[in-house]
Order: sequence, then C-alpha cells, then structure tokens
Amino acid sequence: MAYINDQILAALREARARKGLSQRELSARSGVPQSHISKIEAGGVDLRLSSLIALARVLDLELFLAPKKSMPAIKSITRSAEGRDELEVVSPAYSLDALEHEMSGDE
Amino acid sequence: MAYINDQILAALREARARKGLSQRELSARSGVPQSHISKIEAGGVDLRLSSLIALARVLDLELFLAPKKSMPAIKSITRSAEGRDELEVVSPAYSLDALEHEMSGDE
DNA sequence: ATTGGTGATGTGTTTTTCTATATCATTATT
DNA sequence: AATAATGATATAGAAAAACACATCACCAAT
Repeated sequence: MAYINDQILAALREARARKGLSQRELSARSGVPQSHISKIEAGGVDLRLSSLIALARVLDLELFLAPKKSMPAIKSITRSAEGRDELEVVSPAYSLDALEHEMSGDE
Repeated sequence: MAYINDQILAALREARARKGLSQRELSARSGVPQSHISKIEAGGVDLRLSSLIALARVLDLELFLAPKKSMPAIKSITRSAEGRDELEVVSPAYSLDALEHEMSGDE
C-alpha cells in the first residue's frame, strides 16, 4: 500500500535518530502519541497533514511540494545538507578542551 | 488553523492552473471528488497524505520532506523550475568579459 | 433567454485517523 | 536479578476526513 512516500518516511526516521530522540520524547514534544509514531514509522498509515507537520516541526524538517522534474536537484541538495550537522570529527591530533557531547535539546 | 502549508497549497493551485485542468478534470484523473478538491484548495482542510499524493501525481508534483536549513536553496530551484525566472534579467550596461559561468540548470 | 462550464457549498453516511491507555518483548544498565 | 528505557502492539472511543450527490451563483458563449 505504502500511502506514505519512502522519502518522507526515511527522512522522518532519520531525523529523529539524528536528534537522538526516542519516540516517547518526540511524542511529548509534538503531541502525537508514541503509539501513533510507531505506526507511522512502520509505514502503512495514511496520516493527516497536521500529524506529519507536527512531527516535522519538532524534527526541523519542512514539507513541500515540488515539480517532479526538479527532484534530482533537490535530492542532491538535501544529500549534501544531511550528514554534516555534527560532522565526523576528524579525530584531531590535539584536544580542543571544552568539547563535550552534551546534546541538550530540551524544551 | 491552516493545517496545510501555504507553499503546498499554492503549489497545488498553481500546478492545476498551469496544466489547465478544471477541478472536475482533476477529480476525474485523481479520484478525489471535486467538492473535496474545492475544500482543499480553499484551505482549512486537514487532508490525508493519500489525498495529497493522489493530486500531486496527476499534477506532476512530488511531496518532499527536507531539512529546514536547506529550504532556501530548494526554493530557488523550484522557482527556476516553474518557468517564471527568465523575465527579470537585468541586462548589465557593461560586460565583465572573462566571466564565463556555465549556469546549465535546465533539463 | 438558454446552455455549458466553472468553483463553492450543503447534507447525510461511511470510513479511518487519532487519541488514551495499557501492555509486551528486547535490550542495556545498575 | 531487577530496573529502566526502548519500540511494537491492542483495545475502545471520539473526532474528523472522505465520500456521493445535489445544488448554487457566476460567467461565458451560442
């Protein structure tokens, strides 16, 4: 069936993983129940736009509608914008002292 | 209110206008009732993804979820892909001779 | 004046998302 | 072993979308 696009589903899962949020945390911040998030990420749920947008907002994602022909260019953009958030620290030969991995993203 | 993104709504209306389809024709091709399309385009309807995707497919649009920070670049792409970009060429009074940029962005 | 097309609107019914809540199986940590 | 956190799953009820269908006002042509 796959109501929901693969790209959307992947972006949703990946963004949550990147932010290090559990489904329960995402639920608390978005207002969408954890049980529902689980079903959504599992696919096969024809969700409403309000639900998708609520999740996207927390995950710093944005939903948009683009011409099919411009999709390749768009995908290349998102590809380059995806990983390099917390870039692969190239293991410096010396230590920057105050570098801690405090991922505090609470609200 | 405003369940649905302005961008999505605008893209939906504009794509239909560009293709010269009436709501009834779009209805026939997408399976979404004309009355529903009317309500959707009027905004204030929290539609399901299946409905949106059904319409998008007919209109040669694709739904996409992207990181917020890459939206500016994406919007510039879609703008140039929608065909209204070639009007405002400012026609410089002089030419920087050795500036050769191959701006091939067409398809 | 009438026909034909447009989008908007209304009503009643069906469908299903969404919610709340609770539970289960894993896995990891103390 | 016990605890805690994870994602998956189940149930029942409430809310809303989606549907079919009819109709409306408007505007254009014949």
